[in-house]
Amino acid sequence: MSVKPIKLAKLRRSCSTCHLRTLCLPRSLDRDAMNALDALVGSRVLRERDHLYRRGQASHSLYVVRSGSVEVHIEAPSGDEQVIGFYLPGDLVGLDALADAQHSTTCVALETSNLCTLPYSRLEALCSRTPKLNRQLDSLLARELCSEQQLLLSLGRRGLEQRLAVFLLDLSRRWGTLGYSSARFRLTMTRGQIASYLGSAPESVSRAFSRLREAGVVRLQGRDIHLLDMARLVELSVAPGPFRHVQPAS
Amino acid sequence: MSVKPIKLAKLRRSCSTCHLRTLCLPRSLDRDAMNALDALVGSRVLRERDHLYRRGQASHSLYVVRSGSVEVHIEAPSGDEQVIGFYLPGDLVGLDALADAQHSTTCVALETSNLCTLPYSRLEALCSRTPKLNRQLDSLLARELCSEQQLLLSLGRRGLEQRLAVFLLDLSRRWGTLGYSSARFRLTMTRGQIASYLGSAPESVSRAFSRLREAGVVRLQGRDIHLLDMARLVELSVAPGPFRHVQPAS
DNA sequence: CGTAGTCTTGAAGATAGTCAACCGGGGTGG
DNA sequence: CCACCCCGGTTGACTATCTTCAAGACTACG
Repeated sequence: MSVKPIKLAKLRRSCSTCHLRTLCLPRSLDRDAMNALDALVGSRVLRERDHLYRRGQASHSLYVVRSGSVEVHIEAPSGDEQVIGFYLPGDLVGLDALADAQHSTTCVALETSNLCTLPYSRLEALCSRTPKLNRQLDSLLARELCSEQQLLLSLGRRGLEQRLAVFLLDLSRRWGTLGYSSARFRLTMTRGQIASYLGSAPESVSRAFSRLREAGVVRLQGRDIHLLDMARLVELSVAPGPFRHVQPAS
Repeated sequence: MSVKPIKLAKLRRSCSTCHLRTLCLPRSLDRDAMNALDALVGSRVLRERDHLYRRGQASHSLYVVRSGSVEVHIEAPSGDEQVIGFYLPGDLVGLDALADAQHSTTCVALETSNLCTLPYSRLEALCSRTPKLNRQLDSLLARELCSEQQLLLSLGRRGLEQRLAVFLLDLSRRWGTLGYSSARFRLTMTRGQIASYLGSAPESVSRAFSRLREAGVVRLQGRDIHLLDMARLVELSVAPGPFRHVQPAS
């Protein structure tokens, strides 16, 4: 909110001059470590629908979204797909391959996007020399775990409107962190992708959006969204879902 | 399956003599590293419904389930709970606190359980001296991430019966890995907890069980379950869920 | 043997999935 | 340059599934 919007034109291959540096991996790294990181960072550009990696592919790098946005999904043997996350500038992608050097997910660009690449082998080497970076990585892994848990399981059940509210508030917060408006932004994904992410059908998502619009909670035209009534959104997002499952304290 | 059942009586505080050692953290560690690990492992016993840790609590340790089973859930501000995982012997618990040294989840014993405790501070110190252990930890973190993704999002949608099939097959595989029967085991959690985990209501889970029983897929008495028709279960678990969301290759 | 918590089953109502039609915009090719 | 087409989005109608409320059975435990 008080952060200045990040000017994409000024993003560079060098971490030390990158406007994302306070939000990205090098956060809290000292000068030396950052320079070492710089030395191994590569760059990659994707157009809409280009794949960053596919399920089953051997993994060579971690990635950081520098501009644009990407979608990560898993593919069932039966062929259908399930979106498990949307990633914005500053987000780390590709952690799933840390387990066995092979991607279990597929990553696709939602729009033209720039990414930093961090080759595993060199990153690992640097990590063992730089405990702080190592801990930073662990921390990010754990954070990813938590956010998966929080979101995808807060999204776990309740009505679709409530899940949609959680989803919108999450995006809002993240755009805000990046210095953009948290009240007004563009959804870079289709209704179908949102539906998949929320475990629903495109038509249902469309209907849920319409209800929010009619209730004056959001303003919508196409993929541009304006959050008009944050309070109501928050209220929806924390709405006491049906599932009690309480157990008395010990 | 060909692995011998683990005799709980023979589990010890020493990793090198623990029957879980090939499945647990020390897997693939050499003798020296394992001894070092031994030196920092503590022990803890929980009775049914005892809390291992609670949301918001400062975190001091990672934990490994040695015997028994525990449940991890998140608590919404509104007070309702959502189960996000069940953990069996050999499973690592408490990774969520790696992000900011504070638990974002709550962990409760489902039955009398023994756990190993690994104090962060000493574990970290050992990690920086033992890159292999460090990578092992990272790998486990990533694996946790993957399984969360795979399960909770394969569980993402489709009918409740199909989600239940995925759940049962997951438990079956895990008990099998531990050397127990993968066809016959005891559900250590209530229907309500299963329901919460699957994003449903206890009654619906009960009904889904009944349908599986009537179809001859499982035999049930109370919490003891017998998987009679694995093929059918697998079929259910991979059933082509409704959600297409296909996008043409680039 | 009684009680409390868990599990099952029934019936009614709500939510969301499915099928289908239609609209609108952007890109393509004539 | 314009018309057409394709894809994404919206809306409607119908139906299946799941949630909810309620009652009763079973089990474990005191």
